[in-house]
Amino acid sequence: MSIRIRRRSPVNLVTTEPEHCSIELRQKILRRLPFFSGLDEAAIDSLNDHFVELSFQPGDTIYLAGDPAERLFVVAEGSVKLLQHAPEGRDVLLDLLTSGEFFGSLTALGVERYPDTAEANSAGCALSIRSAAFRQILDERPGLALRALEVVGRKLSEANLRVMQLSSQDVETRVAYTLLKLAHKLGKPKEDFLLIDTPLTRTDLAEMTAATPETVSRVLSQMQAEGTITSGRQWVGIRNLDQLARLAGDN
Amino acid sequence: MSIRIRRRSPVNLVTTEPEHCSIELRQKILRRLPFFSGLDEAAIDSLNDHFVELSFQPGDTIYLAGDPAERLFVVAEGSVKLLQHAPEGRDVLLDLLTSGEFFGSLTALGVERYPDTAEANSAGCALSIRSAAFRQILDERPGLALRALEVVGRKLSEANLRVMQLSSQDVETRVAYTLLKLAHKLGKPKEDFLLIDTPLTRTDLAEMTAATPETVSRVLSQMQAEGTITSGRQWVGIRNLDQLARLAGDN
DNA sequence: CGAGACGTTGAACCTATTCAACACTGGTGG
DNA sequence: CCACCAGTGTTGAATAGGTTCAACGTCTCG
Repeated sequence: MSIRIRRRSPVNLVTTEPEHCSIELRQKILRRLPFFSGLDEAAIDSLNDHFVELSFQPGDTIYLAGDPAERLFVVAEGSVKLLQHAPEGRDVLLDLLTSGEFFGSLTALGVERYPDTAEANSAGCALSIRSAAFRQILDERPGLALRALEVVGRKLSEANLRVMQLSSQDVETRVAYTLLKLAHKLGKPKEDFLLIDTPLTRTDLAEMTAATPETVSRVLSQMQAEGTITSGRQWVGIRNLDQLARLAGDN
Repeated sequence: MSIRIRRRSPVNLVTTEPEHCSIELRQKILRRLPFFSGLDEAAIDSLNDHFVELSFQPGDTIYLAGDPAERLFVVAEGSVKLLQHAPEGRDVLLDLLTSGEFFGSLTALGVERYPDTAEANSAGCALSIRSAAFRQILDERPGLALRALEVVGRKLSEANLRVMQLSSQDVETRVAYTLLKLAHKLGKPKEDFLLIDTPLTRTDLAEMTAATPETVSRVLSQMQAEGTITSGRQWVGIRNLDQLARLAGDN
């Protein structure tokens, strides 16, 4: 009955070349961060000196939950999974980070160990700075500490929203909401749909929505049949954003 | 079969008298906050001038989700529920705050509206300060902003842990963990058990663990039969902390 | 004492999981 | 270049954990 279309993945899975994290990119990333907006060129340059770069391939572990929280990272290129290991078996995917987002010891400035694990989801690179050096920079520039507080505060609100969703909404609603958020963050317009431009398996979606890959598959099949989305191996595209928002309950 | 014991509630439900939030208490609270430790008397006094007090009775709404985030609060006496309204029906209890804990616009310094609702859980009082005034204090004292960052970072870790639990642990484990946390925070030694010293209904526990009051009741009955806890109307006492920790999976 | 909130327990039901079989995709090596 | 195979995705059927609905018991306060 269903017609097979789009056999080739529209997501670019080609390995990013090492020179992607060039000096130019580094400065562009730092300057573009809302975090550092308002700083002059000289300040950015001096900040830049504190950062070192790190290239990664899909599946690489950047750090493990429980490791000493020695560094703070900013995604420059590609995407990074932030996950929490469940005592028994299945992992939980807390967040999928893209260019410009912080991870590592920002949320853990007072803590000595990372509370979660960071793993590369695609090829790419990140900039990183020692926790102590970042802390010193925050100490010197009170404005930056307030910005950091806002960033972490927003993450906290998101986490609380997610607790609410897990407590009271069904899988379809949670999957729809997750797709909506991802589309907003990683959406790339294609001919006739909005592609979520990162490798994304059913298992990834399951770990983000507290479901099983099988249930996610069923939900996506349903959405595809209704014309809300289109999907394939490791990718999802949105055909009808309004309908998706409706399924997500508009929160 | 089961013998009825302890018919009278061991939790003190008597209304706190208004004079509880006296000047002396206010200064004691502010000085005791890890947040302000290291500040001298004069600094505390000047801080004190910015705070106003607010007495509340059980069930009072302190602010509603969606209200303009104009103030930041510190619990002085009693306990405060932080909750999130689910679109359909049932609320989610995000946190139960006690003396010394912040709520209000700390997590929302960059946001103009409260993301959650605060409601008094017992009689008591809180100190509050205007968001703008607090922001200015943080601007003047970089050290305080870092402390605030640590506080919010810890809340974020807790929220992420909760997401993990909701994703992969059963109700009994979540209830056990919640009781353990509450016992740690509000535990008051009685003759032969550790009382969680705040009014706590089955519905409260249900809203904290993403379950129904009926299921919580069944779980507690089970724990009581095993001798792990003892409980009554609006209260729970821990008889065997080690066993409870085992049920909670030790996280 | 009576009313209403809180708590308990049972039984039917339902959503999502689990287990299982099978299909498709894309990369690897013979 | 093609065959193979591991990873990924789909679908069905049985199962289980928790919810829902309902009835009843119990405590507290006015």
